[in-house]
Amino acid sequence: MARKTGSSGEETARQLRAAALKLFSRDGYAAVSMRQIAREIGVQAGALYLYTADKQTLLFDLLNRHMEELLQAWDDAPKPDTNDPARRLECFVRFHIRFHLPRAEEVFISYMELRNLEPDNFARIEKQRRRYEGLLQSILADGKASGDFKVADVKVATFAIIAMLTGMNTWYRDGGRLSVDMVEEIYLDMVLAAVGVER
Amino acid sequence: MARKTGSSGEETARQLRAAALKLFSRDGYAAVSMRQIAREIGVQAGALYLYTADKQTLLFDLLNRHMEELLQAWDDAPKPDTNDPARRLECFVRFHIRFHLPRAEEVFISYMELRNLEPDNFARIEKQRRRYEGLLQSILADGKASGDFKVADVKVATFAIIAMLTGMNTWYRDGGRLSVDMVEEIYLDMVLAAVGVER
DNA sequence: GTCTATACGTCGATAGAC
DNA sequence: GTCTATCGACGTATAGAC
Repeated sequence: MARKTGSSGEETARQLRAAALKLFSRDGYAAVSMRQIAREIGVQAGALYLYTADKQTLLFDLLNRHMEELLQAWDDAPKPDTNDPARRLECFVRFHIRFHLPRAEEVFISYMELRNLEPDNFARIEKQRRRYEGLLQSILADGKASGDFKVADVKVATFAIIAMLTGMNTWYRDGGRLSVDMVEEIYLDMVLAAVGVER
Repeated sequence: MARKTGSSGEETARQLRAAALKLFSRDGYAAVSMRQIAREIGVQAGALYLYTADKQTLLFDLLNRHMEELLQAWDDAPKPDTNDPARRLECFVRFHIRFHLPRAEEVFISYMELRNLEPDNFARIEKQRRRYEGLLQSILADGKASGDFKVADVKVATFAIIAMLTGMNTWYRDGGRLSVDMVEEIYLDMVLAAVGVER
């Protein structure tokens, strides 16, 4: 039976992550105090340490969760039943946009707060990030080998496309001039063109 | 006559900016203390306030200098004596890469520390940034109007190209696999292809 | 599970000696 | 121009009451 009064541990833990995500993304990890986070969820600073070992672990958990969700979502995503590199690239681009666009805060801290991770934590997140980049890199390498893509350098193209796509999050706002679907088509066009696919 | 002993005000001011740039870019504005900066240049914390009103002004000066140098460098850069949009875009891309690649620290803090600027300072930097983006946007708009470029949305294409190019700074290292000239050609190819220019 | 109280360090910035 | 000393506030994290 769930308790009726007070707040359960699981719920408070969830609130803690939500508050940390919001404040870290708005003001930056280093500029946010544990007192602020506690105030945000209506508890005292000391109570936070029931749910996280320390501030650093709180940051790492946010980034680690985000990367694991990303990789898991890709594994679960439907894949085209063809080896055509252009179709596989299209699939990746659409996936990337649809996953990242509704997660502005997570994407933002995953990039901005890397430097505030302690070395061991940093290494673990970097490994996940490289795994994700490797997905795109494989598609580009296959497309280059088959002659479907015109790509001077696969590694640079990988960085360029990821940077281009992730840049969406710096300007896209819900309810703005463009819908998610429109953004998706625009970026897809540019990515395919950039690797030399005629449309 | 220049003084022989001690350090002059101008020289210390220069050292202060250099130390702040180094530490802010490495650890982040909020995580760096005035005492650390002072230690870096071999003075006491109190002495820094002879050269800057406060920590915030120090950050603003770094970003403001960077943006003014960028806009001035563009004004001074040689321009093609043609209205061909593809040639003008090529000129912009080459300029962007050559200006930004050797300024990794300045570029990094100009993006990462925007959120740590107070509202007035933020507005001033944003205005300069929009002026720079406007340069590319004009070229793309002209190229779309003339039919030289295939661009679905000029504003999105502007953001996409800037993001793609600035992404260089996250991976490029001096003495690495690729020279500046090679990077320049690779990115130029991708940008031209992305807007539908045949090469 | 959350509170108050607190230890102990560091912060930005200033005052005043030299 | 730089130093030492210092103010008052705030930081993370823990101890122990309830």
